[in-house]
Amino acid sequence: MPYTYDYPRPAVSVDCVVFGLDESSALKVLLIQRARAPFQDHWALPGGFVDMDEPLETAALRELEEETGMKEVFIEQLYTFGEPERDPRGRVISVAYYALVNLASHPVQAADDAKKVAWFAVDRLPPLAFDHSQILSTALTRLRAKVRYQPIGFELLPERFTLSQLQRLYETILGVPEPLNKRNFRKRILQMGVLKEVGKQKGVSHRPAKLYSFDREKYERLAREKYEDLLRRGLDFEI
Amino acid sequence: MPYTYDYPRPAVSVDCVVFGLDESSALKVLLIQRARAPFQDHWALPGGFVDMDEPLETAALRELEEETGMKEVFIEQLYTFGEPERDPRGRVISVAYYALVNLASHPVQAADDAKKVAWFAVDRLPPLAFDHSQILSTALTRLRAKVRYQPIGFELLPERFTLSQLQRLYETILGVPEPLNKRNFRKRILQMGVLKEVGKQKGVSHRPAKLYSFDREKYERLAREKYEDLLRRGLDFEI
DNA sequence: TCAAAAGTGTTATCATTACACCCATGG
DNA sequence: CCATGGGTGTAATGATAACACTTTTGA
Repeated sequence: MPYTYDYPRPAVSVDCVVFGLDESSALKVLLIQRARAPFQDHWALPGGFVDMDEPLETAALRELEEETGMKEVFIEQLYTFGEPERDPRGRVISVAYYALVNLASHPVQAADDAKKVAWFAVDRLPPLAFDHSQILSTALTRLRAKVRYQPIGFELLPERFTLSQLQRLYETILGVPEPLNKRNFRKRILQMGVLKEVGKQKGVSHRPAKLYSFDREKYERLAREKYEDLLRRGLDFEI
Repeated sequence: MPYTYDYPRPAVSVDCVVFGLDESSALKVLLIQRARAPFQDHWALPGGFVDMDEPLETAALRELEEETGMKEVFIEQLYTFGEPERDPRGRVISVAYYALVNLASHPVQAADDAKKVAWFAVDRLPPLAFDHSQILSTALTRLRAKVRYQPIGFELLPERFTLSQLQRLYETILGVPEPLNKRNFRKRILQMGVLKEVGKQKGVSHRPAKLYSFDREKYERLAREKYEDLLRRGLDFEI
């Protein structure tokens, strides 16, 4: 049964950029292989059309689960892409979301419009459908900017992690040319006081590292205090 | 002539949050009074429906000019609002944009669907149509966050300004409870090296202030250098 | 006892804070 | 000559960067 309007309307879709870290600390992104035209067999971001009565975020989570099986993900809106020619089927405006997940604890499986699902290293991507490489690069830029002033990186790590893992995470996301100074990295991160010790590595053939977890409550508290400070002291005007 | 689709489609609109600073350094936002239902006579953000073949940003600029006469504005995408019930006419997804302008150099005049146009102080707003107060508060939050790490504030000031004006600007945007320390504000802002002296005040009945303007090129250069540094040094992990 | 990571001490430097004070102008 | 904002000087404090070094484990 057809739907009729006085003026033409664009279609509205959602797309999800899901980042994960693999065992070797490489930054990966979740892609699906399209089962249908257009761009049949091309790799693309998981996504699809928004239903008439569902919120955008719900649509993004639904499509992600339908196509990849991934659920219980914390997503955040990234940007809306609406160039008239971005989709060969006609005007499609796409609201993009992004997420960070611990790769190991979020198994995936292709379903629905997806022929396959796979994690790709962000620096070795296949050609992508539509304007998805642009969406992905916007997401990467956002991730790099955000990781600098919010502790979002912890989402990518397991619950308990070592400082070396954390350091490699930062090196990976920022794409630094050479490793950061270990001593200084540790001093800074520990001095912030948002990590708590939760044990020790076992069975490694070198000195076992202390394990830490992110203390979310403490972080929230400190962030509030720091904000008060800013109001008092004024700007923090960083270039 | 009607348009027919196999599946229902939402309508897509754009809305603009335009901020300005008035003579007394109060932060203002540009609103229109709606000429038609729904929310006839209510105040709202300038905006309207996206044409089928125009980019989103073009639509935002077009609607802004049609309704308020304002043009040559630098806008940036803010967020997309798509709750199913946000518009009584049916499903309308709105892509919001925001802008900072020097109020004095952007005269406005109501036209089209707008009965009136006016600048309102952000802390003394009338009731707004749709979910526009939510959009506005998202824009304010973004503005406050962004002003801390990017020199966007300069857009709000005249080409040449005094350090006192700049300080009041920061105090206004951040909404600080008491004035910032003058000495320290000046040291920090000058030490960044992105301001250039361009003259002196005249005809004021006190010591005339030096006038400065923002050195965009120097800023770009410093920002690049700083980014290199970050890559070398690693995180700047602020709470 | 060796390799491989984990983890620490220390110093020079630089930015930030908190104060109190001087300067130039028009009325 | 004074009211009004504009514009310094400086010492104590704290964070950062750049070093080279010690410790703990399994093989």
